[in-house]
Amino acid sequence: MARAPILTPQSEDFPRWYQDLLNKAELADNGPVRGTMVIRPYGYSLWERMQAEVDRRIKDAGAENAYFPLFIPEDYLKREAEHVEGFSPELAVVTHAGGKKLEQPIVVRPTSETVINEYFSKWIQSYRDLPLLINQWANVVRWELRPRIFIRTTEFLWQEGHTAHATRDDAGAYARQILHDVYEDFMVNVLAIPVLLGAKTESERFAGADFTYCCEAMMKDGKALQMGTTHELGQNFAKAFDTTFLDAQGQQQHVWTTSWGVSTRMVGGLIMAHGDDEGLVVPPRLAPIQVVVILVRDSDGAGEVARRLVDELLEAGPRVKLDDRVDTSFGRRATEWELKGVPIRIEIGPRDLADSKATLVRRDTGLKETMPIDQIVSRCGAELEGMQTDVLAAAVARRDENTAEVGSISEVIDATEAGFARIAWDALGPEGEVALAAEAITVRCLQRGDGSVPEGDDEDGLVAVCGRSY
RNA sequence: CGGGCUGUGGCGCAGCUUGGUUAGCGCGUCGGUCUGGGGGACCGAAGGUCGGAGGUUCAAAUCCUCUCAGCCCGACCA
Repeated sequence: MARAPILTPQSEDFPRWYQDLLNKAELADNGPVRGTMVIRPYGYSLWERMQAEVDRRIKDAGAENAYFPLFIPEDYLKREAEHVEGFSPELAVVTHAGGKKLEQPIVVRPTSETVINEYFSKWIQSYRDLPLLINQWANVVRWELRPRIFIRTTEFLWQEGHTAHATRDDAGAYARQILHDVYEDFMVNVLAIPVLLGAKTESERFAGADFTYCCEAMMKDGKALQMGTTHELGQNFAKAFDTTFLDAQGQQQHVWTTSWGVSTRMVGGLIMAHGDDEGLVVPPRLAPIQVVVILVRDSDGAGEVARRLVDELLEAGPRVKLDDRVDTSFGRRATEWELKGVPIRIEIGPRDLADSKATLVRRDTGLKETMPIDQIVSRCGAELEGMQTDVLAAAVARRDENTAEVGSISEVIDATEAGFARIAWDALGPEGEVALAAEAITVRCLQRGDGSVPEGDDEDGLVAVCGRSY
């Protein structure tokens, strides 16, 4: 007799599967105000792991953390014409405070280029002050009409990096360095999500940027998710906020700035890139809990053996949790950890214990193996590494299978039913982009023919990667 | 902002067409007993201004009016 599925199967209704998983894996709830979310402890622990890994890479790239205010004077936003035009539809504006109407409205930051540039102007005097490399971890607000937990919410958490450089080349090089050394490295090697790196077309560019780079990933339903961006802001904000420096020749010049960010959207990407009908699949390097040891029943000394094993595992390195809630049925607990995507589950109970054995189950393959307890620790290490590799390989294969090389707009429309379509940018162009928009298809990014990242959108031989997106 | 729909214990729903005694069901929660290697079984219990206001009526979850909130589909975005 088939057990009723815990989650709506992905093939039946992907959005519903996602919603079911958020609930059953205790990741997040809707907040009381439409578009807001409550991130539950397990969901937040995923974010904390992402923060730790990204933060380390940001610091390796030389940037320092700081904090700027949530509230920004409204007129700051207005100083950069494209910036305010891009963001005004989704601004939350404070008009009353302290029981009075405010003389000047205050906006809740949708991003912090403006306020940060204001302070860059104070801090930067000379070429000796450059580059200035700042990052902040913060919440931002962009009023959303179509919210979706983690993917698109009115308030979300992110890091935003802001840097100022002496030359356009320095700024561009740094934007690309962050793209590769921080974002690509993290997404591929930790999240096990293969990302396409490229440039945004003019229509998809950040409001106020000269040039936008992005990381695009394919979800299991074939749709694209933008997982991160970096921007070359040129001198646009420097001019708006008069951020200047004295160069080595004694000339006043405007600085060249960049900004770059990744957000809690990555949690949604993680869920939709790896999750299956049994629940979440968390790659080991990210997993807040890498190994869960389930004490099936505390008799015949099983509890003692389980606790000793947990200590040995902890000593060997992995992040381990003991589940000794023996008053909850085994099946329920097994299901729970499967929903939460814990990479390895070890079951210890009187049955195997009689032969000094325990059972090890891998989340991605579902394979169960019974083995002597004294082999468990070393096997965990090997299986964690194996799963990290296998999960990435599966995601790469899935993406490649669902990416088509095409030559016409109608082929793009067909191919994006299943995934991505690659077409020569010369054959598509801004006109083709408009035609695709009517079909809810967008150019996710422009790449060079070999898949590398272009340094301008006017290079010859660029390829447009098209898809439907979140 | 235009079009379609829904508000009933914590969650998901039935009941409404054709008003009628104590408003049901599943899941969850709590207590107990037996269980225990894939969402356990049985027994018992708690928990409801039927979104709100007004109206019709002997009588309203049910009919009427107004109102509020939310959801889904069409123009923007990490």
